[in-house]
Amino acid sequence: MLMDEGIERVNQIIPSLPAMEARLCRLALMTGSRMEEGLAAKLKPYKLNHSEFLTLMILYSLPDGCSTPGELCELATQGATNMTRIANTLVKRGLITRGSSKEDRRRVQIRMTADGQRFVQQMFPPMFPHIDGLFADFSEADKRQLSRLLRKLAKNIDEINEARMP
Amino acid sequence: MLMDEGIERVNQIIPSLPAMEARLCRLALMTGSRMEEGLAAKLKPYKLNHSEFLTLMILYSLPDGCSTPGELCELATQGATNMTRIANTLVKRGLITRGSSKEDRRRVQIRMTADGQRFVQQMFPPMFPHIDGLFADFSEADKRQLSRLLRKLAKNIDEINEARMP
DNA sequence: ATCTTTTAGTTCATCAATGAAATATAAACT
DNA sequence: AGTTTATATTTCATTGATGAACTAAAAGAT
Repeated sequence: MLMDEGIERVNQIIPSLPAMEARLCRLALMTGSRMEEGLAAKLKPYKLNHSEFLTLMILYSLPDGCSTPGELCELATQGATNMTRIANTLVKRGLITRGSSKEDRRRVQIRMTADGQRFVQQMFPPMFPHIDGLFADFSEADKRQLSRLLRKLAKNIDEINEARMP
Repeated sequence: MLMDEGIERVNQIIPSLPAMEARLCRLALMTGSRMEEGLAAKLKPYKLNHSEFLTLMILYSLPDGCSTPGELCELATQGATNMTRIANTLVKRGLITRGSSKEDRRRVQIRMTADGQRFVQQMFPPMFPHIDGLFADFSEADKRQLSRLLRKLAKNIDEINEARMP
């Protein structure tokens, strides 16, 4: 792999580099961005991007198919600004509606429309072969291991990132 | 974890969902974007973004500290357009120079300046504790496993992505 | 030798995401 | 009641990345 040679050479100039860990960093970053690319390609025919798709799936997964921008921000780990844009485009496409709550009139009610539900049910299943394909040559043990290690890594990242901005 | 409940609920509505694999996808995507965030935060004080940092490190790792935009695009997996922007900003900061090649006058020679080398040598080592911290509670076996599984996943993604666009 | 095709790099227009500030409503305090 | 504080959302300006169209040089074809 190309990356390894590069890190190897840097390691020769800067021997204090934690080479194994640096490689894992690059690897996780690369894998992440390749996954993003692949997902984007899969979503393109439906004219959705990752955050719009994610928001739609979250809304679909909620028991009543109904939420608020603030809650969706948390669940999809998106900024409020971006959520406004997402909601705008999804409303424009008739997949969700925006209404104002009666109890707390600051709140905005976002709910999935019947069209939205049909849309998710149609566009999601065709992605399954692709999802399966990614792990086709993974044993069950491999999958469990990867899940465990990624969760561990994600936890560490979150702790470090939170330590920085409290 | 929040994600698991969501996938669990979707799985109840759409039982054909490959739940384990979908979870791994989400996990890889999340981990990737958290890594990006963390890296961006680390680079901010140096007013660099990921692609600029990567380009700089690649150039630093090359034996002669010298390359062309085209080669850098490949090594950093960046688009040509973006590489032009990257080179512009790095030239503006005096970290690299752009000159034209004499053999092939289409080609642009990009080379790291002495300032650029000093800059990398100063800004890179302080990132090591952070890099180490990410894997602090990983055993050596964990690291090897994660490396193996991520490479495997990355390979599968590339194969699938290339199959789509030949 | 000229005409066409290919390659390298850039410019321009656009999109997605973000931070800072603005607005609106509700809750808390005095 | 009136002011302050907190919460939810939107607007605006900026950044980073990308695709399409463009320019210049080299390679290949007739």
